Amino acid sequence: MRLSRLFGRTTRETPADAETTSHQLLIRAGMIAQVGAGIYSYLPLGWRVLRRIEQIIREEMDRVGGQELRMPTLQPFELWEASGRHLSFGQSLFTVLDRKQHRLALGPTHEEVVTDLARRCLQSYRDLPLMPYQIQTKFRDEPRPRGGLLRVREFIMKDMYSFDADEEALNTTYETMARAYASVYRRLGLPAVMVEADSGAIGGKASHEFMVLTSTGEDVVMHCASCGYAANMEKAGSKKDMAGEVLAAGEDMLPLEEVETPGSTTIEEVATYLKLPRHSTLKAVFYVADGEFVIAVIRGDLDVNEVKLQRALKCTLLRLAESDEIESAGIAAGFASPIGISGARVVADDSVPECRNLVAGANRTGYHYLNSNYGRDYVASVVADIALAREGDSCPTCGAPLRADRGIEVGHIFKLGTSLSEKLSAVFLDENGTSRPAVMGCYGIGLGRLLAAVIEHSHDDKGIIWPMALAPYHVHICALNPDKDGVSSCGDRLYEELRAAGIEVLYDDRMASPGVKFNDADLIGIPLRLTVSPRTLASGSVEVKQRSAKESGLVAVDEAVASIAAMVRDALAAEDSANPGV
RNA sequence: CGGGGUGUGGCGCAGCUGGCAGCGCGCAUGGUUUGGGACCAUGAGGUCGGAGGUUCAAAUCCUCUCACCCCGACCA
Repeated sequence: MRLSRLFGRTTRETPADAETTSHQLLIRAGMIAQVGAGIYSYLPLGWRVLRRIEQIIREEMDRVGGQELRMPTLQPFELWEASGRHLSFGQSLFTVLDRKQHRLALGPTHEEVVTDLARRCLQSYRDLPLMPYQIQTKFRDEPRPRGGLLRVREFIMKDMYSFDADEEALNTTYETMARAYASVYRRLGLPAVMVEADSGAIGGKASHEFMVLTSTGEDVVMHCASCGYAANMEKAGSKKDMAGEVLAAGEDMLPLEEVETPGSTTIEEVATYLKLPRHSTLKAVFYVADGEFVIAVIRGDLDVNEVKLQRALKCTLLRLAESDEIESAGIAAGFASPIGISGARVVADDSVPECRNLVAGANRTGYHYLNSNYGRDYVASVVADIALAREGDSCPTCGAPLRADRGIEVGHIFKLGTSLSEKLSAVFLDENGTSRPAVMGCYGIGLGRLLAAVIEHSHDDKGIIWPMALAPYHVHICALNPDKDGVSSCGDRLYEELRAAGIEVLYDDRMASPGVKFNDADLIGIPLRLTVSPRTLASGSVEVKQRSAKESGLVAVDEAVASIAAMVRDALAAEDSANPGV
């Protein structure tokens, strides 16, 4: 491609709207253009990179037995009602009305459609496992698109679905897919880590995310350097012992005693006023879960993880209660506890029952109880881990301190089980002739986000640094002073011969100063740069420079094509055999 | 949805105590240049996000509204 003809141009100035590095570089390099909030066009350079990513993913999916197909974006809303997920997706589901006022969803994901498809195609255990997948545009009405391609409302996703005969077979498929994902990230040069995750609106039994750790990430990963435990903060567990402190568990229960605590409405104030550590208090937080008032209690030094709480409650919608709702439940905000409160569901963190003699609200303004005890003074309908893990907490598996880092979610895989296949009757006959629902899994990768993550991970102050496997072109030729001394003719010849040798070339044939060309080359980030100028031609050579290297070298013009072709091959081979990133 | 911010030529911005719509980059033409974002000359390009209002006069003041960005809530 001649740069003089390329659609899309580079800019010197960083666009005002772009904050994250990948967003700035994608715009400045002329790879994408914004159309609206969370809506982007891919320009030719960006689209070429995206297609390379797509092809790598396709190869890895095919390698493990995936079968590419294509499902529609328009999905009958009834399918979503059948699965019940129109509720959990809520407003994130884009819907449209057709001319008959019939409601259709713009697919945010395709579990419903693919399960409906399996219902028609799947008959026997001999058909299993099935691993259909597609690479297709998805629509999600995100509350807040952000970070350029990091979170958008229309995006291209590879979504694979697996149908297996039983749990064990699903586990095997799941592990196969995890390895396939690892291969994808390795080939993209991305160091992704696999972490335990909450399965969110997709639902299901288990799920893992693949994270690229970087400060621009939206998610927080809790991980343990000692044993390798890693989980999304939404999911992460931690040991709730207090380092160096002896918990009150095991002590005798002392009698409940009301004490005056004027103006002490927060855990901090109560603990200070009573000269007790925060973990000797009981924290109560109020929620409304699917319309029902809920009291969540947790040890005072811990915070409630709402994702865990939502799972514990098995509810679809969870929000903090408004102050009037708290009042009408008969609760004195700041002095609250489940003690003596009836008509509200109570959820207790698993830290609570094992504690003794905690300070709890007396449900009377200005007063707290000493020596509250779970079981004697109140009980919960659910006891579960609903605590937010924090940096420095003890690892749930080995006890070493956990670290917290931000990460970009570049893939998410789920064990769905049979709930969806049961709802949509995706069943098969097993060896005994018994009808059974298929055991499902699903596996998603967002391509645009992957592209952004690669840039976040691989750039410098000049621009993008693509791996050879992803670069929009393999080689970038800069012809300096193209009107002088045969520069053009040499540049043209190299351009033609390299292309004839199967090398993809971006050829800067513009009439522009050397600085402009070099800066654009660095910005666009093609891994090999070939400079032709009167200076190099004086010695019968051209200059070769790697984008990732500081120094450059000279190659004789006659040997340039063979030399460059070898460098491209070597780079591709080296990237392909690089160490696994996961 | 809560909080903060921004909308003026393709991009980045100034103008905002009302009085001719500007600067830099980019773009076009001509000329001089050329190894890390050259220079000179000439030129094209703007319903100042939109609607309403105040005023002799509105980019500027007032009201409403829309869009976009950031933080949070939210989010396979």
